[in-house]
Amino acid sequence: MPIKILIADDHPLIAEGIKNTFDNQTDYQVVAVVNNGKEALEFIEQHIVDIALLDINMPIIDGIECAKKITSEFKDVKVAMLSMFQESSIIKSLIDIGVKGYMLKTIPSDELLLAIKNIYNGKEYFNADVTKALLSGDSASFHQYQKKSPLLEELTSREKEIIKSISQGNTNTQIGEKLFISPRTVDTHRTNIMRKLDVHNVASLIRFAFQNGLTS
Amino acid sequence: MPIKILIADDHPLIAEGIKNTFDNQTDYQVVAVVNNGKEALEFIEQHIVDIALLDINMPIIDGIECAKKITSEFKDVKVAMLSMFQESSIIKSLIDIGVKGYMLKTIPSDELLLAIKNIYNGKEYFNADVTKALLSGDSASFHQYQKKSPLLEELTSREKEIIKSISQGNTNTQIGEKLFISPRTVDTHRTNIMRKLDVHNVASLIRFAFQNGLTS
DNA sequence: CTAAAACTACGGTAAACACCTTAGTCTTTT
DNA sequence: AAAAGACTAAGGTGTTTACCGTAGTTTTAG
Repeated sequence: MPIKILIADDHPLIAEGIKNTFDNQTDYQVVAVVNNGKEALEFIEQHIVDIALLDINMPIIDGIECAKKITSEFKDVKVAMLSMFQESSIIKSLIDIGVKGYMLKTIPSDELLLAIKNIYNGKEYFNADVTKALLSGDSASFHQYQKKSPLLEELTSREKEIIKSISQGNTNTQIGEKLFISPRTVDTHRTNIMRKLDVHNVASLIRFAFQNGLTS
Repeated sequence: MPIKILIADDHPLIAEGIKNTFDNQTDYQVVAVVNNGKEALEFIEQHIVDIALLDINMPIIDGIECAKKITSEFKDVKVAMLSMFQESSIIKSLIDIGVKGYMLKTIPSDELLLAIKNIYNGKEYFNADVTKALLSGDSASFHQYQKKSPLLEELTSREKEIIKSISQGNTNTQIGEKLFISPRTVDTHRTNIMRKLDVHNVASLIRFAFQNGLTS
């Protein structure tokens, strides 16, 4: 009985590459390749899936949102995340959500196969570097993991709108003009966002935006 | 006689996916799959390649650097770039370098096949949205295309070091401490970087860094 | 051995950001 | 109806960034 895998990635080429890796094996069976979180959820509602392999950045419903829904509503499905980036600040919230794995797209095929098998068998797989960052040093990250994740204290839709606009290079004044609100209001939103994310300058803010798919 | 294709991408899964797309066709032949620009150049020196399909973000020698070398030293090889991002500011310099195509990794397989065939036959393929941005409106971008690209007036290694550190969330003072130079010097570098890239705030700077693989 | 480029540094000014507080309006939830 | 949350706005203050110019030292290239 092969492991039933769902792949969700909005990049057809990448999704195909992943699928190809599994197709050459007998123990794995890719039962679906979808392009976004919405399609993933729709498929899981109707079919049996052992492992959902989700890209973090996807349109319509992103990987994190999707993972949240899957782990709460379909407890038989184990979720693993795929990402372009090495970002330990995401991991904390992923662990809280109940995700069983996190791997970069730089992972070699054979390691991916092993990781999926381990996750299927009840283990977890997290990118080595990330694990290291969480467990040793890296100052803030481990500390944040112990208290409640700032990411879970989620951003409101208005705040997401603001952070998106900031990361497009707009100043508070420009954003205010675009959204027909006072630049002071934008500043207030900005402050709240930074408090929630625990970052202290624009650079880190944009960094967060990019690594969480909050860019256009 | 199939079209001989070299694929350069540091993500094995993605490279495999692309290769797979071509392997199912008779008119195309993937002659090499390499992980970085250096390996791509080494292969091209020794073998016949019609099309080099390069990822923009690669370690050791990145896609842009690699494209530059190929178009100047191996004029028989046509270069097409693959990118995760939709960034018209890169395109301008790519065109200047002599790249024949630019496509996002969201491209469907059949369109990729067609694009490669067209490029092989002397045409060009540029992502539709990018072309639109270049040709109509988008204020600055077309203007910049006419004068020399700011990206070509390249960043020095020290400047790359600085921009990397900025995008990690460090302030000028922090960077100064880390590199044992005055924060004023960091500011000077910063000013020079922004002039070269024609951006005017941290947000746009980080955006550039992320879209050009200048992050850690 | 020059000339060019890179790296270093500072003075000065205006704008933007970071952070704090308070507070009114509106909508949603209990 | 009251509480909670979201969105709006502003006062105030210190820091950082953005952009000018100038200029010395070191490294690299012709």
